[in-house]
Amino acid sequence: MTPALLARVAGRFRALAEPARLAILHALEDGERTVTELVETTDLAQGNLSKHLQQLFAAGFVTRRREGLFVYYALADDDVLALCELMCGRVADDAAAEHLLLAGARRR
Amino acid sequence: MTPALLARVAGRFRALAEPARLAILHALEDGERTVTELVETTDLAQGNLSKHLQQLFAAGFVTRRREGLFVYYALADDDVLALCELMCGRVADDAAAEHLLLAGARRR
DNA sequence: TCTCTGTACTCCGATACGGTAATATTCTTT
DNA sequence: AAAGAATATTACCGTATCGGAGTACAGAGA
Repeated sequence: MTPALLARVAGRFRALAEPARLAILHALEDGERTVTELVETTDLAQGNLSKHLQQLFAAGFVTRRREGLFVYYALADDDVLALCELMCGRVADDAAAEHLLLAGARRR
Repeated sequence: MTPALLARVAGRFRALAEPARLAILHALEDGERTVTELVETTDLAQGNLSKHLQQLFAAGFVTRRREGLFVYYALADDDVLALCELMCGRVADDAAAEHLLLAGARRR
């Protein structure tokens, strides 16, 4: 476990540590999309969205394909989804637990 | 995919987006450790380490157990390791690819 | 070539985060 | 009760990062 490796792994996690970027990945789940399409589905400003796409691309989570004026972005592989699902599972569990707690607190 | 959920997931990823915290998790791989032990194995200052531990605890990645003066931290479950392994796999692949590229470049 | 559309980049202000140093808290021991 | 050890917390500083606005670049068509 060299420091360089840790930094690389941390950098990859950092690329996923942003709601906007997770929303982008989610929007790409069922196929490639152009930047314009993503602007609509994610409600991000174009410039902002583009920056996030660069980061996802740099981290290797998405691929790019130019076709005329448009650029199509797509998920690079299934690992991203696997990571997100693992994380979502934990979050969902916690949310359920919290609801129980809240319900219990309300009952008192 | 509500914004609140995205934020929670992003927050969890953010907890792993730091070399220092990954080093801590790595140090916990083969069993619980006290803060003092972690100070030695991770080379982090005590106050700094404690802050990172709080974040990992808040994110649910580690558990705490007090025993006298000492506090023992441990991995909360296997999901953390699964996440890290997934991420490390990608990084390792990329590193290998880079080495090939470098080797190729050197050869020319 | 000029123009228009889609995408990327740059600059800026605000905010968040990591590291350090100092201090506070908690528990044990005498 | 006092002192000492282990851990947590706070204040502060420097830096990174996000979002917005404007601008630059790339490709298509007249």
